[in-house]
Parts: sequence; structure tokens; C-alpha cells
Amino acid sequence: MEAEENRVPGGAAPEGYDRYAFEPFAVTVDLAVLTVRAGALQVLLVERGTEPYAGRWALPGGFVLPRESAEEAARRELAEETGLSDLTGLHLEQLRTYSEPGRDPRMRVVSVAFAALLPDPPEPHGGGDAAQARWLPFDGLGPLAFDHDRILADAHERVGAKLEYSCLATSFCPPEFTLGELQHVYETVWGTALDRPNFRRKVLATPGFVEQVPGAARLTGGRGKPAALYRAGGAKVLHPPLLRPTP
Amino acid sequence: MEAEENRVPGGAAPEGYDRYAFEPFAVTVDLAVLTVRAGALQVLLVERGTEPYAGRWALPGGFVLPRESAEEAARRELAEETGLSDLTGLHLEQLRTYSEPGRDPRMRVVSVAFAALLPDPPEPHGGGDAAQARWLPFDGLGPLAFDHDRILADAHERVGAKLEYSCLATSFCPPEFTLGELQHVYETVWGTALDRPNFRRKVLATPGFVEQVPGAARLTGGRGKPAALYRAGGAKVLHPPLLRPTP
DNA sequence: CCCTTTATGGTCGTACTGACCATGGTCAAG
DNA sequence: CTTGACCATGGTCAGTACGACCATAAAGGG
Repeated sequence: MEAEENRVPGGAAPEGYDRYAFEPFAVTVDLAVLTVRAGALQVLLVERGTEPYAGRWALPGGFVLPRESAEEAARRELAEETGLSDLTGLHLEQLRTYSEPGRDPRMRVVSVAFAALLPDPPEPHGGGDAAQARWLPFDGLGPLAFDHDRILADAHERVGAKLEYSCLATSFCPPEFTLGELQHVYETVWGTALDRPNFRRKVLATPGFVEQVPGAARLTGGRGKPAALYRAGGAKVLHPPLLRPTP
Repeated sequence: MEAEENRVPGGAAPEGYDRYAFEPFAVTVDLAVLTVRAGALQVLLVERGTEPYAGRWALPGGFVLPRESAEEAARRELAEETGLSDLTGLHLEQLRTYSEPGRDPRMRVVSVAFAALLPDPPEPHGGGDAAQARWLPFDGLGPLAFDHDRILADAHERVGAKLEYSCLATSFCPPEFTLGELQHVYETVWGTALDRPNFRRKVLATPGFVEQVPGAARLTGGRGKPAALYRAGGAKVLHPPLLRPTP
């Protein structure tokens, strides 16, 4: 039900809305942007310059503008923070909305959180307004600003779970990748080692997960036998799923 | 990032917030309340009495109050709509947030949608303010108000997916239930028939999914052999999952 | 030339699943 | 009372998937 009830006096009613009073909220987006770099899971963070939490790292984000959806706001903010222009193929997944009254000490802010996955990202050049944007390793992060620790933990959990039953892992990889790189995505996000032949068997047995680039091969940094290159296939779901090893 | 940027002139800045301008949004919750009644999946809907969409069915919901979270608002609204007082054990799951600018023609409304599951629910007595609240079968619903068709479809998809890898199905059942009733939940939500012995084997082989009530048995409406009664166990996840049959 | 490293291919036993068949208890109709 | 419908329960059997290996191939470094 939308704007149906009249319980909240004190809000400003927009034109034509004299029957309905409502409480205004600020609506923002927060972005948990993950990538696999240098063999580790990394997160895009910005350093806060103002109170509260001045000097702390925080997730990038910002206000939702009057004429855009939260998804559009998330893409806009991400483009501004990273300086990337082409985010069309980017996987952006809505995590959940955080609405606890005290989460921002200054005012009532409802924040729609998104998880985004980037392959081989550029170093952010602190694009527009953010004080400083950097990639930082996921492990060993100090406490973040606001409730961003929890948002980031939720993003990690969600991405880890989606790797099990979707073909999402290719979003972490460049357009052409080796099966070793794809396996490394799983191992990095899950924090567990996988058996290489078994992983290979599973991936190749799933129709549409990956398709081989004919004739191409790449050396994985010069060591070992050259690996065949693959592209992401058309499939979106993994059936049956690729479950995390149970410890 | 919270309330960090100054891009939106025209919003009212609360006290102490002169540095930050923001656009106020109305924030509501929408509830997709599902149950299994009379052998069919049913949804709790309210009939709208005012424009827009007067006379259409809509999901119950309402404004988030200034001092409550979206989860608290959802529980409060649900209690008001159904007249139920004890919703402590109720499974409430945040679906996602719908924020497209045109989804409410009157004003900018951002809605946090929840899916709720009720076992054997009472007939709602149109409790507080809602014009009329009723359980309606999920199949064959005419178009709902606003974007509630999509929210309901998302809720159905989410619940169906969660049945696969969680013990959520017991939330549809009364405190004590037969395995036939539990299987019926799966069949109703998924819309597929399941093999009874195989379902039974799978459920009993999962530790903590259900535990038998000693000595108790119930006739399933008088026909057939009496079935043993079970309670929900302590487990929350299903490992390995109980996958939908692939058609 | 040997060793390390990585990719790729295969085997084998176990666990799980889907498709059955069989039995037993209860009710209702004949 | 008998019979059949109906449902719960128990079991079999084969195909599949998966984990734990072993083996081979191709590259680079000492």
C-alpha cells in the first residue's frame, strides 16, 4: 500500500497530497564493490573527511536523486568513484535496505545497499567529490564508518552464496580468462582451496557456463603449461549448484 | 556514504544539517504475506478504496514511522492487518527495495518489500484502517495496484528458491505437522508434484530439519493411514539442498 | 638435464537422487 | 464383513555427481 495512511503528522505534504502526511527520509545507496586483485579479495573504499567517522574508511555511495531509481543512483555513484565510463555489463545486485533509526547519528537515512563485482579494476582516481578512494584488501579491515562493516559482511556472504548456484563468477573475470583464474575467484571469495581437476570437470560439465575461445592460450604469468582461454557462456544459473566444501 | 554530498537543492535540511541538502522521500513497507490454505498458495491482499487504483487489490503495507526500522514497520503493519498479536516466531524476510520514480503516480515513494510466511492463518478482520483484507489464491490474480504484481512475483520466486536450501518450509506449517503436510508446502509453492518416499527420505536424512513428536499421530482428514507428527528442528539450512525437479 | 609449476585427462568409491515396487493401517462404500 | 480407495511408510536399484586421488603434458628456471 502506498501513501495510504495518515499516522505521521509533522511531515511536509507535497502538492496535491493534503490527505496524506508522511515523514521524509533521506534515501541513499551504499556500494560494496568487490574485486579479485593480487590474489586477494579487495573492496573499494573511500576515506571520510568529515565527522562523523572522520578518517575512517566507508563504502562509496550517495543520495538517490529525485528522478532516478536506486539502481541508477548506484551506477552513477560507481562511475563517479571509479572513473569508469562503461559500466553497462557490470553486475549490480541489490543486497538489502538498512533502515535502523540510529545508523546515521545525524539524521534518518535509509540506505539501499548494492554489491558490485569488477574484473581487473583500475586504480580509482578519487574522481568527483570523494576525498580518497582506494582498493583495500577485504581481510584485516579495521572498523568502517556507520554500519558499513555489516553491509560489507552481508555483501561477502551474498556473493559467496551466489557463486554456488549462479554463473556470477565470470563477472569477476576479464572477458577472456583461464579456468585457473575462474577457480581462483571461487577460492578467494570462499577462502577455501578447491581441487583443480574436479573444479574443471564441474565447470565444463555445466552447459553454457563457459565456452572455449578457439585456438587461444595464455601463459599464466610465465610459469607452467599454457592454459586455454574461455569466455562467459549464456547460462545464468548453475544446475546442479557448485557447493562450498563443508568443513 | 551517508549524507555526504550536496547535489540536490530543494530539499529541506533538518536542524544542524545546513551543509547537506537532500531530497525527501516517503518510505513505506509492502508485505507479500503467503500461506498455504485449502491446498493452494494464498496471498493476503487489501482492497483499495481510493485513487489511484481504487477497487484494485494491493499488498498490505504502510509508512515507516520516524523511530522504527523497516522490519519493525513491517511487523506492526502485519499485526494491524491480520489482527494477530503474536508474530514473534514469524518469518519475515526482506525481499528488496523498489524505488523506480514512477511507481506511485502521486509522489516519490520508496518501498521496502518483505515476504512473510504464515501457517494456518485466521481470516483477517480488516483490523485497523484497511478497507478490506482477504486471503486470495495466488494463481489467477488479476492485475494488482502499483507494481505489486512484480513484488508478488519476486516474493514467490524468492520463497521458492529458499525452500531449496533452507528449512523455511516449516514456517508454513503449524507447530506440529505431518510429512505429508510439509511436502504439500513444497508442492504448492513450486507447483510441481514430488515423489513421496523420496521426499520423506530426504527430509529425515537431514539432521535437524524435523524431529518426531513421540507417540503422536494425526489423521489427515480421516482418509488413509494416520501419519506421525513432527516439529521443526533446530537446523536452518539444508545441506545438501532439496532442488526443484528440472522440467 | 632435472625440477618446479601449471594445465589437462583419467580412475575409483561413495553419496545422493529419481524412479520405481511393496506393505500396512484407516475409512467408506458395497 | 469385504473390498477398494487412500495415504503413510519402508525398501530396491540404477544413474549421476562428487571427493579424493593418480598420471601425463607443456612450459620455465636452475
